[in-house]
Amino acid sequence: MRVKKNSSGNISINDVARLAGVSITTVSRVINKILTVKEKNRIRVQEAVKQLKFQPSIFAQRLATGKSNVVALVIPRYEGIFYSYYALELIRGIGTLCEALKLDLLLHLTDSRTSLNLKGIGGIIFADIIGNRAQLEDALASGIPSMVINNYVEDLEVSCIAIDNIRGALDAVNYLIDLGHRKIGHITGDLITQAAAWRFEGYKRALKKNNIEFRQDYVFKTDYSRGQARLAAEKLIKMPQAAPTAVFVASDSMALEVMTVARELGRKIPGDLSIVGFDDNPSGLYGPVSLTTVRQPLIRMAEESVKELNLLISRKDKGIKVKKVLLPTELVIRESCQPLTFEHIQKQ
Amino acid sequence: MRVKKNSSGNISINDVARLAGVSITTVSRVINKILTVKEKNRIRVQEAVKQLKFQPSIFAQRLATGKSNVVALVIPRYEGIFYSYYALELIRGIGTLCEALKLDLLLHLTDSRTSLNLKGIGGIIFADIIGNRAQLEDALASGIPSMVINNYVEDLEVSCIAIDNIRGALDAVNYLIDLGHRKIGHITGDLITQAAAWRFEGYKRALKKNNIEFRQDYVFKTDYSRGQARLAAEKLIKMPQAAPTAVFVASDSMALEVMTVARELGRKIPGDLSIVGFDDNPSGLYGPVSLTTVRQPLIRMAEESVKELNLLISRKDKGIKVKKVLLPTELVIRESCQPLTFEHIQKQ
DNA sequence: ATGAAAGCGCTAACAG
DNA sequence: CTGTTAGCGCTTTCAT
Repeated sequence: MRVKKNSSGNISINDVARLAGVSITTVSRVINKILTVKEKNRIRVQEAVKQLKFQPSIFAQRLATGKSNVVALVIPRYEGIFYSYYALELIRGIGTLCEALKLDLLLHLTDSRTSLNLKGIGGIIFADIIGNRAQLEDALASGIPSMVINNYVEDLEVSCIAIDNIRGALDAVNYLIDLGHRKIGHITGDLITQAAAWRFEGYKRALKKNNIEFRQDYVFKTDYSRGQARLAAEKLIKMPQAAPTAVFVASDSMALEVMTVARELGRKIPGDLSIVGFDDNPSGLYGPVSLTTVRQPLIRMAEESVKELNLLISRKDKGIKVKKVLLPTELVIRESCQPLTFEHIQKQ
Repeated sequence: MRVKKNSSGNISINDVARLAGVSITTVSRVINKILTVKEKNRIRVQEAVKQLKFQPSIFAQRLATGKSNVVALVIPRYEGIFYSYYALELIRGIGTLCEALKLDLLLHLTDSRTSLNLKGIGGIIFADIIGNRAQLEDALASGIPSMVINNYVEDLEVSCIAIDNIRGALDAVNYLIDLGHRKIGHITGDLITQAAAWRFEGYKRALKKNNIEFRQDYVFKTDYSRGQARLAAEKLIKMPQAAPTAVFVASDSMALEVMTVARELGRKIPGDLSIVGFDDNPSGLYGPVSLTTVRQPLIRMAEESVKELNLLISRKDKGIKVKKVLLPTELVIRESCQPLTFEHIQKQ
């Protein structure tokens, strides 16, 4: 028989029970706030806990209950995701709420190859799906409560919360059209992301609705990086003929780069070129001309996802109520756009 | 006696043992790659595992072994930390290496009030210490292997890896001095962070070594945000008398803002004002004038910390070998600085 | 209201 | 080389 080396390290529920002069069951009841414990005993236990600095072993708890309050946040290890404002904001939102709800937040940076160890995980939040659909499908198959954020997954029975990127882009481009612009360029993000693809889609729809011809040469594809944004901006501005008088850029950080390039090339913002970004990144506020942009409720998306997942985890009946939500964006009008002027038309 | 509802959900080691026709111990041995298992049995077990899609319960494992491969990453929930390039880069580095070493990464965004639940945590990485020293001390007292990064903790018996911010700042300012500048300003980061404080210290030392008078009015304190950088830049550039001809800025994102402001105010970079930043943030590469900056090995710091912690965790003998390392920086000379010119002196 | 005892799934002595 | 068995620390019946 092994000797219990209790002296060595950890104090367990036994020690507390002994000190308080009750059974471990009673201690357990106090820990779990079960009300059927006599006041007197409860106090004795609480004091023993305090005195011994007892913290229950989460492993034992989880083994015994079969429940887990671990939330895994799966972030695709994809370069572009780290260029953006997006990732950090999401981590912050999710992290803060998990802390508040006493959920353990496990971070997984994965690529398409890694397969998640799902054992012992209470729920999963997928921060976008980029090349890791298989992981999502695994999770779903195993019955672990899952959520996808920043990607509206239509063809899978899974709850998701995403930004209405099409609508956001539509609003942005409509605004430009309302200002009189007809030659409107678009600098896309990385089109393997749904967000970028949908923003592009919104751009196209806005043109179509207003009977403006879509021109392939007005579209510049990037990977969201400032470097590619610069290249795109140079090409767009230097177009020999019929250069755009306005541009919708898929992210604020790229839009800022476009502004910089425009100034370097001697163009006035918004005089010569109107710009709308996307994100409402605080950086857009500074600079000589503040950036008109589409605000997306990232923090709200993050928080809602945790709340929803928490519900899914704690729901007893496994009634799989899939809920798909699209969060609205908001056009934030600042200084980087201007109505089409007569000069624009003359230059034509 | 309770009925084992094995049918319901999880397959356990028992099911595998039964299917393979061996004892659970043998299964356990195969799982843990203990070599004393006959080839034939090993294969049978492996097949059973595959067939049943068995994944061992980490909770049971940890409860049984008393070991945990969970690494907690504690990030102070401090606004400034999120302005910066820093946080994401660190998360990325640590996340990637944890994934590779099969460590579970638990993310904790804490403030000074939250007390960590240390139970069941194998090791802790503190990403800077800002108002949460008590948590560090708790962790140390409890004997959990801990590491601090981005903060050189001198007065505590704890391993740490930090950037040599003093040296980095010293190099930056020396470079400016070598170019002939004498009126050198400094825009600090948030001085409650050690990084910002040390950069400030490096600035002061460089002046002193070169017998240049330290002027309080050349120093502008910020919280690392672009907004405050803008304010600082405006004040610095508009100084009525003896405005600095060069400035050392505590972060690249602020340095970029300073550049923008300078241009708005009609100053040439580097003609009228030389600028050195800190971080080697890729954003500094774009823009009309690429930014001279101090590169800090963030990813390396992140990775080293995980490796070191992993060592601490797996070390049998609890010989507490505290190791404090300071990682060197590197001055990256690009285009934002210029020797002091005759014109500068004339304007005086 | 309380406690005894049977698990939760796994590991590690120990005996064979 | 393999199996038996006693825990790991906690929860949860089931009696009392």
